[in-house]
Amino acid sequence: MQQDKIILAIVDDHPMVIEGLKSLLKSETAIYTSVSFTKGREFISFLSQNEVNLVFLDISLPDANGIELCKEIKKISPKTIVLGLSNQTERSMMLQMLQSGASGYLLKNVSPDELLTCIQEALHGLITFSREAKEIMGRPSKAGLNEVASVTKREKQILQLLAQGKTTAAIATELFLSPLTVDTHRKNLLQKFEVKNTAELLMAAVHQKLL
Amino acid sequence: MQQDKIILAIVDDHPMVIEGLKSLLKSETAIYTSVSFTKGREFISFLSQNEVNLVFLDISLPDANGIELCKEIKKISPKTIVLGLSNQTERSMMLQMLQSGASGYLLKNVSPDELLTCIQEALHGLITFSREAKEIMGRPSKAGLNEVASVTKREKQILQLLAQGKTTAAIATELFLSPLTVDTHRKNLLQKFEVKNTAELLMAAVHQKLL
DNA sequence: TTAAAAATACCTAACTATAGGTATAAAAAA
DNA sequence: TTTTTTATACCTATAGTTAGGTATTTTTAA
Repeated sequence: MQQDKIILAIVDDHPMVIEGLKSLLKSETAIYTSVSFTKGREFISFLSQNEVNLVFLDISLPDANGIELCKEIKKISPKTIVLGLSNQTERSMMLQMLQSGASGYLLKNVSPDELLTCIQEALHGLITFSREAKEIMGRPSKAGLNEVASVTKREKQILQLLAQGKTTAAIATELFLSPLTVDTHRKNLLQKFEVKNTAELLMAAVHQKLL
Repeated sequence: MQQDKIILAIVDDHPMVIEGLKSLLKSETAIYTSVSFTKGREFISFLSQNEVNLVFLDISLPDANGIELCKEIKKISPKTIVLGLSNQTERSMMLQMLQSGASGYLLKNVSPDELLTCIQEALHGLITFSREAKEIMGRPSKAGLNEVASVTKREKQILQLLAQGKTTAAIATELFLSPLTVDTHRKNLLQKFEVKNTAELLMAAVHQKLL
């Protein structure tokens, strides 16, 4: 193995992705040399006996959890730079990767230029993201930050009954309440979620995983 | 262009996937020649002026709906064989593709061998799937069986606007329709889903992954 | 090229929800 | 123990939805 070259590893269960990455790296073959793995475990055992400068880690492997794998990699070889690689556009997933020691995150729609830039940045000790990942990280995400409208026990109950298509009157009967009270709760829910009607309210509740 | 070669097109917004596929096809470069597109529209305009034997179509493109694109392709050039290509493991999605004229479906974790086999099968007029896609198609799936209320294009559109809390009047304005027409669509939706009101309707739609 | 499905539009009347309030008792927190 | 939040209940109007229909045109599929 040529000691002067930078060693990149690719861990992904999709041969197509592996080939794609390698192909995108072909122009820089003088600088980088690459190895690839379709199983997390295979990479781990390779890593314990070989040096790897940077690894592209697919976070959704069939045989292992990306987050755990990332932690393991950093434990075995803290010098190895990990870049998350996935189609998952969930901000929370990206954050979890970073928390587990990753130096960046690439979405699989990364362009060839971006890819090379990201590798450079990462190797220089910088945090790096592909364009779209940057955008996602940029928005603090309504679901994540802005404090899930806190719903009281009663309100949650009413939400559930609304989701079953029940009317104010039906809900009142079911909960032994005055219809007027149910109405008040509904009004409060609409205000809390800043929505105009029940339809929008339920969708908001779904997005906040309350239903 | 060499008339004797089989022309394969790749439509995918991920350059990495395009490169990966091309790379996997490299061994058969004597038989196949390939062109690639990152936008659905680009491929459509190419197709209207060139012959294409087979196209790998990513069903989740940012600029177009895979199902619609597939239909359009078969309309312009019925001889062109369409193979769905995606990470989506939803049986219903695969069925929709087949219904729209596709001859098969490959998941992106397809192995090099499978890929070549699938291309051969497809070119010989057979329906074909990658290994995992086959497995998914094999299980009739609980969600799939219990009759997913088939929703028309217009109805889906209206569902989406309802989910945004829009009223009949607002929807009518937005879609340049009579409010009475929107009302009819809403009534049909309520019937199809066998629900009492919009709240229940939206929840049903969510559970069927229409929203 | 038919037949079926989808999209369009209309009517009436009853029902339900929403917007604007106010107010008080009971739990929970501070 | 006081303050805040939650849960309860009410009033007046207006806005919007739903239940019963019928019917024509335009697309799509057989």
